[in-house]
Amino acid sequence: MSKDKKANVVKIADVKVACANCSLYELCLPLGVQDDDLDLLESIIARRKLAKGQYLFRQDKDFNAIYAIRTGSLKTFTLNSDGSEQITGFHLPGELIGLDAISSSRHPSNAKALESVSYCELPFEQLEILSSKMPSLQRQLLRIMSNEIREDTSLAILLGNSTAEERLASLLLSLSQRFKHRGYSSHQFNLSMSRTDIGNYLGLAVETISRLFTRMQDNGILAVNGKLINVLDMDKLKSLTRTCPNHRADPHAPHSA
Amino acid sequence: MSKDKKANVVKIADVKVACANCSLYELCLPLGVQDDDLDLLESIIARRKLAKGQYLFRQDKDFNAIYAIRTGSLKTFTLNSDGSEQITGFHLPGELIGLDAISSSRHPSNAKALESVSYCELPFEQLEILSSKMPSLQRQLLRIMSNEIREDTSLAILLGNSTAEERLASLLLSLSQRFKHRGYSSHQFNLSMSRTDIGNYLGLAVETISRLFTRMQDNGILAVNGKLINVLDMDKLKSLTRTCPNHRADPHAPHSA
DNA sequence: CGGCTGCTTGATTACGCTCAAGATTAGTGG
DNA sequence: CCACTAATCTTGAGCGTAATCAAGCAGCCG
Repeated sequence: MSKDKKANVVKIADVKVACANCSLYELCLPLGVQDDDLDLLESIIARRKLAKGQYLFRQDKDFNAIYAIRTGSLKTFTLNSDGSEQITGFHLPGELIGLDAISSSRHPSNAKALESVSYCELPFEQLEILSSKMPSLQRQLLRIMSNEIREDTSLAILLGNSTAEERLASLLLSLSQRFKHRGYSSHQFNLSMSRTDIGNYLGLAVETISRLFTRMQDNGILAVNGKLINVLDMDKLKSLTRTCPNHRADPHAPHSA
Repeated sequence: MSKDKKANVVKIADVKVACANCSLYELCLPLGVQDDDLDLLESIIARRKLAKGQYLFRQDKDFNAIYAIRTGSLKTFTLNSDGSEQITGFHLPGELIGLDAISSSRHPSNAKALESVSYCELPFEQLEILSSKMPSLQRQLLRIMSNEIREDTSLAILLGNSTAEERLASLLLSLSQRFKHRGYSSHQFNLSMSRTDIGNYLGLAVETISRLFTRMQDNGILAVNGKLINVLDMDKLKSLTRTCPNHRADPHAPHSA
């Protein structure tokens, strides 16, 4: 059915990684790590690239590293017994993926590039050793994992208790806010995933997604043009999500305050 | 609406905690920690108790510690803007709760005892310090958090894509297996939570839960007597959860003869 | 005993799935 | 560049699952 393209990972020439200069520093793992330690951390990081459709890792394969996305986006999904996909997340720059594999030392899911992707690879064994030596790194790793627990719980609440419209509104709002945090427009953005992917992720039929986009457009909330989304009335969009407290409401809040 | 009982935490006389002798050792945080280090770990642990209905922690309150359940069970839940509960989990002995609070240093949820509970309190700051000194502790903490991410993701899949019957069957099977791991019967157990709680957690109406129990009893899968559940046909119960693939394929009766 | 909370059962309604077909876009090669 | 195919997206019609509304029953405690 689906072609098994080799995950033809390209290693970029060993350029200095320069977390310190990375625009995603605030969202990423090194946050809070001091200069000297940052050099040490960077020494274990490898920068790589994926083309659209390639896999970052595959289900049931050995877990060796976690990954920080630099550019592009991916979807993670599991395979059902009948071979169909079940999408578990969409992932944007600055986000860490592969954390769910630590407990079993195998990846419970697949990660596939929705477009061209560049990422940082962080070998986990070395990361563990480093984090015992760097309290700030250890703390940030725990924070990120804790945050993911919170988000996954919120997603479960959303999928368990919301209508189709609330689910899609929540996803759009989540994407909007995540784009904003990354310095992009929160009002206009491109969906890198298909309608089918969205429906799969939200537990809805493709037809429902399509009808919802039409309805939201008719209601003056969105202007939809294929994958390009314009949020015309952000307040109205937010009001559609109100039933549900905090699905990624504050994606990367947890900097101390 | 709900009584605001004071979380009247009782501190037990400072008995030796003795993780090494605890029947839950295999499930709990100290797993893998060596003798000498275990003493150190135990030195920061406090053992406490809750009566039914009391809170272990409350939403929006400062996060200071994570908690390991020794006996009894709790539910965790968030409060919606209208004051209604949204249950996010049921928790059994050996499980760690409070991990979702690390990222923001505040508890995003409430934890309330469903029956008498005894638990271990692990002050987080001290735990962090200890875990930099004990690789096995650090590793186990990461493993437990990673596992929780995996489980929360699974829950989201379940709630997004399953029928009412599949959801309840999955919960019952989960409880059954968790009881088994703890040395209790997997075939006969008491539900410590109400039907309302179950429905709330699974995103279903109370009436649906009630009807499902009746149906599963009629089908010879369960014997239900109030809160006491007897699993008469474990295979049939499992088969109700297998139907996981994307969408219902068979429009006609999922009843087995 | 009355009042309260939790559980069960019935009747009706609606949201979103399924099936079906058409429209639009994307990808490929002559 | 256009022709052709495949994939994705949109729209419509009918129906099933589970929610809602409503009532009755059981258990618990003052």
